[in-house]
Amino acid sequence: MSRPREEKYQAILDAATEAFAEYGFFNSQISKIAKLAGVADGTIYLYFKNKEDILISLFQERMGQFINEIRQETAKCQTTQEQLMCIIRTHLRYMQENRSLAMFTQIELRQSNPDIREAISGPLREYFQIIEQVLTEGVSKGVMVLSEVKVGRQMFFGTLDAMISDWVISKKPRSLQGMEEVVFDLMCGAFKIQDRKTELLTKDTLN
Amino acid sequence: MSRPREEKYQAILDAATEAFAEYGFFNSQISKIAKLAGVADGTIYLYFKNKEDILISLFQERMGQFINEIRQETAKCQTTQEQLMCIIRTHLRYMQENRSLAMFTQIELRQSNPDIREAISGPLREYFQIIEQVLTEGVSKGVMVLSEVKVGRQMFFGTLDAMISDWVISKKPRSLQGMEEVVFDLMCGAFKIQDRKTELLTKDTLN
Amino acid sequence: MSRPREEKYQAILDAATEAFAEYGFFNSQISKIAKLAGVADGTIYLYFKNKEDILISLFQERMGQFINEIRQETAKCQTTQEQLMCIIRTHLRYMQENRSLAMFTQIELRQSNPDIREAISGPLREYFQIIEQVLTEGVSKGVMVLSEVKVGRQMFFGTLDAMISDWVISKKPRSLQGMEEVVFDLMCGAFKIQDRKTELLTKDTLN
Amino acid sequence: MSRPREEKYQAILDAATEAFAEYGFFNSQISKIAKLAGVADGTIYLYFKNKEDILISLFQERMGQFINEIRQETAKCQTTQEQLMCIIRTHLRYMQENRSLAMFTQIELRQSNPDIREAISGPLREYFQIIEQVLTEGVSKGVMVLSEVKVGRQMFFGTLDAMISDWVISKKPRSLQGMEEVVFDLMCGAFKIQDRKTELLTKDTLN
DNA sequence: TATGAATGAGTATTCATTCAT
DNA sequence: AATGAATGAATACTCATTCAT
Repeated sequence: MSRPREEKYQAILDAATEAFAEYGFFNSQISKIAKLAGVADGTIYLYFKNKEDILISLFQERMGQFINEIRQETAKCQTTQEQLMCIIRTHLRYMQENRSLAMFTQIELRQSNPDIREAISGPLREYFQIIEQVLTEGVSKGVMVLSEVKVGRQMFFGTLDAMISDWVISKKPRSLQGMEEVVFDLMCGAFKIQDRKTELLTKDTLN
Repeated sequence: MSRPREEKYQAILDAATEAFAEYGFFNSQISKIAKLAGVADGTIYLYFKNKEDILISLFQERMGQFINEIRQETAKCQTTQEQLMCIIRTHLRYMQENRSLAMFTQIELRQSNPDIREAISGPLREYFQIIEQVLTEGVSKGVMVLSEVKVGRQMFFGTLDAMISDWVISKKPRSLQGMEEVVFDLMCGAFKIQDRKTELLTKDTLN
Repeated sequence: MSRPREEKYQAILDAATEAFAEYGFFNSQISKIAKLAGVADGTIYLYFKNKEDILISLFQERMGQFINEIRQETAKCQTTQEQLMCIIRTHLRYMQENRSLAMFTQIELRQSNPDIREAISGPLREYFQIIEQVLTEGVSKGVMVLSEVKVGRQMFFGTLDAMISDWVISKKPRSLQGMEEVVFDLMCGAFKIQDRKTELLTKDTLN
Repeated sequence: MSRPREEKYQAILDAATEAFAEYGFFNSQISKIAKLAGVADGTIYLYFKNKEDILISLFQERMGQFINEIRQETAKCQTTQEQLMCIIRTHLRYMQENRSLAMFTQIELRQSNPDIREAISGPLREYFQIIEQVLTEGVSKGVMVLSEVKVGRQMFFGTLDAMISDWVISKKPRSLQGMEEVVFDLMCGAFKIQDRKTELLTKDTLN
């Protein structure tokens, strides 16, 4: 946990993120990661148990950071609408800012090695729980309608995931900026949320 | 192209589907696939150029079959609502019936090897186009509202994909049966489609 | 030994000659030879025990033919000079006319598999004996001088072999025609043979 | 380029020389060479690009050494006679001292793989040029007679090559010692060189 | 006889991991 | 702590040979 120790640890994780994103886990040799990180091959084994451990550590660290950010941002929000919009914004922004992580998530998330899958699913489930909590609250507050919270979360997450997937795969990625509103509107419709414009419209109509 | 030739070709593809789904592409040795298919290692190379060729052939064949089924089913449908419901049903059913393919799709879809990704993206794009076409038609018929067709497709596909993803990853997969209605309702809300129940409800309210 | 049997046997040997000469023994697959011969892979095993057997049969057959020709031609000759010239002519001509055999001899003669080497050395030794016999006779007839017959044969054969070697290796082989006289003169000098011109010259001088 | 690095490089080349000479290139497995060299299979690939690279490096290194020795020895000689005798001695001695190289040269020189052949022909051509230069000088100095230098070189080299070939193939190789004089005399006769004994004899006869 | 699909033993090469320095 | 040379297990692919038809 000394300063230089921490620095090298991060350098290796950074190198691994880049390599995994570019070539995938199996095509990223330890020697390639070591060279990218500016350390010797053997040094990696002073910080990580084995190659798999890099992948797991990487995902837990980076995904943990992402979840923290999501938590911090949503904590600032009052309404369910604001919270959903906040998650949409943070998800899309964070993945765009960390293209390597996004690619890596898209690619290795589905990695089939059981050990890896297990290690990865932890942070992901945590994220799912945050989303489901927001949805559950929204329902109990009467702000929205949703018969199956799990399906709601699947739609919410699946939509963002598909967007990032498209963005990652496309060779010349146009920015996803401006799409937040569109997604938000779709979600509001799906969850029968009366967002502000709708509310005003409804009030007008009633009067 | 003789009968037994075709049979062995399929046996190898079946074995590969199973192996790739269970262990992933890189962890599925040719010898493992050969044993599963009940043929000798060398026999595989009478039917496929190399290991990668199995993956590509597999995806194109199976995904093509899936797309054909989607096409056939949606062709029978009249309204946009029916078409959407039809895709939802077929997607969930087909993937459940072909658990291996579902796992494989989830896992290898994001494969990083450029050649593989290219070969895989073809059939997938085809599927995307079918969805987008249904959505575009729905909009032009005035049945639904959608400002960005692409985002609509991302939501539609992403939702189904996330559902299958959950189902695949969960160790004891509960059936997705019964969820079609839930998804359909969410989509109707998102796209502001007046489905029949809603219509009736609306009419009642109006009266 | 039926007619068609013999035809196929020869077709395979011809195909093998071509293949071995072009690609070498190890790089000439049975399937390649079979295709060149216009037969099925399995058919080859009706005529030859295994791949090695093709090589051995090939060399014995072709080399035997060559030796027969050498024998027939030298039998027509009276003097040692004529016999040497005859061997030179036949060796160079035969190898030029059978470029494949020449290449093959050059390449595979030195093949290291002991079995093959043994099988090959037989016909070669036979050729060596013919040469050595001519030399021995020449010496005993007083026509030539040679302290070590074996070295004489090595020189005689080695020279012709090196010529063929150069001719085979060179991409655009100029004909060896006209070189027979040059070689013959060198040999006469080495063996202190008074060839006709020299004899005449000597007689003239003496008179 | 450190000492141990160089040592291992040489150990592998030595092992390869031995293996190639004994079993030929194709029958010498990397694992066999590694075992002979006392290193692990993978270690070989730290020093050589691939199996073919070993063969090429080997020939260039060993043949280069041989040519250097030839050059150094002939440089010490004054007369054409001395130079020819020197090449004969060095050729026979070097090949006898490096039986493996001799076998290897005999065998792989005629290798059919174009890459290998190309790499091998370089050093060999160099040797040919040295011989041809000596012959050309001898002719221009009036010491010897030779209408076609190339054929002269073919005879000179071919003779030595055939001697080594016999020596290599024979199971119980008698020494070639003492044969140098015999060869030299044959060459003198072929090239009409007046060597000392001949000179004296001629003078006596004339007087 | 002839076929050619099927076999499976054999091998060059890679790369995660170790360990002497 | 750091290095990187060395290791050797693992694996895709080839091809001589067989055998049911």
